[in-house]
Amino acid sequence: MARTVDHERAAARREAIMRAAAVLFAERGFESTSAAEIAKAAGLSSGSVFYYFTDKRAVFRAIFEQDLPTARELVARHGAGDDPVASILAVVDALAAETMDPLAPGILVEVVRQVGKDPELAQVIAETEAVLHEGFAALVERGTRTGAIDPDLDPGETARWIQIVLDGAFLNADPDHDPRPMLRRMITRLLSRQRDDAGDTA
Amino acid sequence: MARTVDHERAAARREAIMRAAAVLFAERGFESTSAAEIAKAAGLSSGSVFYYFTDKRAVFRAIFEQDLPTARELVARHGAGDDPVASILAVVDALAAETMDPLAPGILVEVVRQVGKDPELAQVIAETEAVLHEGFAALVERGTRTGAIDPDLDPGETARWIQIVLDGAFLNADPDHDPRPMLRRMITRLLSRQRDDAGDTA
DNA sequence: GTCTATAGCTGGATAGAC
DNA sequence: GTCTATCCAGCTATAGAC
Repeated sequence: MARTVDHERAAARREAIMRAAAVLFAERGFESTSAAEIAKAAGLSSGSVFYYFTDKRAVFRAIFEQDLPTARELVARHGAGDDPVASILAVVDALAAETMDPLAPGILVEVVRQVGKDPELAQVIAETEAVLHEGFAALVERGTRTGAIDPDLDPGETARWIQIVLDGAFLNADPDHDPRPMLRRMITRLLSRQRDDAGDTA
Repeated sequence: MARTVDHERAAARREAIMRAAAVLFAERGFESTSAAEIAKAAGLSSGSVFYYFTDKRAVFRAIFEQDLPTARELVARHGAGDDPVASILAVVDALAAETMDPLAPGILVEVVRQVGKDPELAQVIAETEAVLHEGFAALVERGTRTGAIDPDLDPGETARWIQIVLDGAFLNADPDHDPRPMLRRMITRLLSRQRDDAGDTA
């Protein structure tokens, strides 16, 4: 039993470091927060960070490794409904909920920055994005076949644009303002068939 | 005349530093590019950067001070047409054109990051954003009165969402892919009055 | 396992030569 | 005005005490 306790304890400390680091990275940025600051915020000493993680980068990566299972679960849960538009909106709503976190813009910006510098992080992020992309694209494709969604839309590109709009919402996140109503309006209308079509799809 | 030449020369060097710095900041980030690297890329020596600019931050700020007059001019040029929707799309098109620059995501991300750290930069960015916001809001307001735009839309919030979608497009900019057709589709439909309205406006 | 101390390095900003 | 040389601060990562 002693071993289990130790493992739990170790896992708890790793978590504490990750949580503290996430806040600091979002507020000050990756390069501007030192390992010592993370350790202090987590209630540990500077050297301990490097006992639990090989690198400062590894701390950053660990924060986002949690998102992959969450994304998979979300896509699985809403992938099977019989109203593709409603399913897409449900996934968007769930993702946009995190927008209310005041740290959202800082974290997003830092991810984009670090993805260009850390190939291993890029891999982690790419997988999560791919899961979401495939989930959206499958729903769009289904909608175009049932006639609920404009058949002129390319499922892949449309899925990408749903993610683009979500990115914009995250970047401009404001805890005092719920973006979901406007997101729903934009996406509903993006998907709908309509007589007076302006702009092309390609 | 000698003085004029010197002034021109000095202005040219300032520009050279700004140009070189913009590329490096976008590619590697603000904190990861040293003053020495900027100087080298601009064909000058390390100390010179601090002759032309008080700070490394000042170099960064200078890059974005150029955008304010550009934004004013853009808004002024399209503010007076008799088709508000077309004017909005024209402004969006003009802004989105810069999306084709491979440095766009890097620059955007770096601005967001640094705005939180440098109040003077925040001021510069806020002014440019405000000019654009007011331009869009005035056009939306006019459109709601003429009936070209859904009167249920709040001009301020709608303007903000046009900027949010643009941010998303910038963040996901890809030199091989023109975002303008899809941007036009999204914004046209966001603005249009429509019978089968889902989501609320507030 | 976790802390303290520190080695080793990098980079912003300056001082003084030219 | 511009360059070279350099000072000093601050950071990552490690080594070794406990």
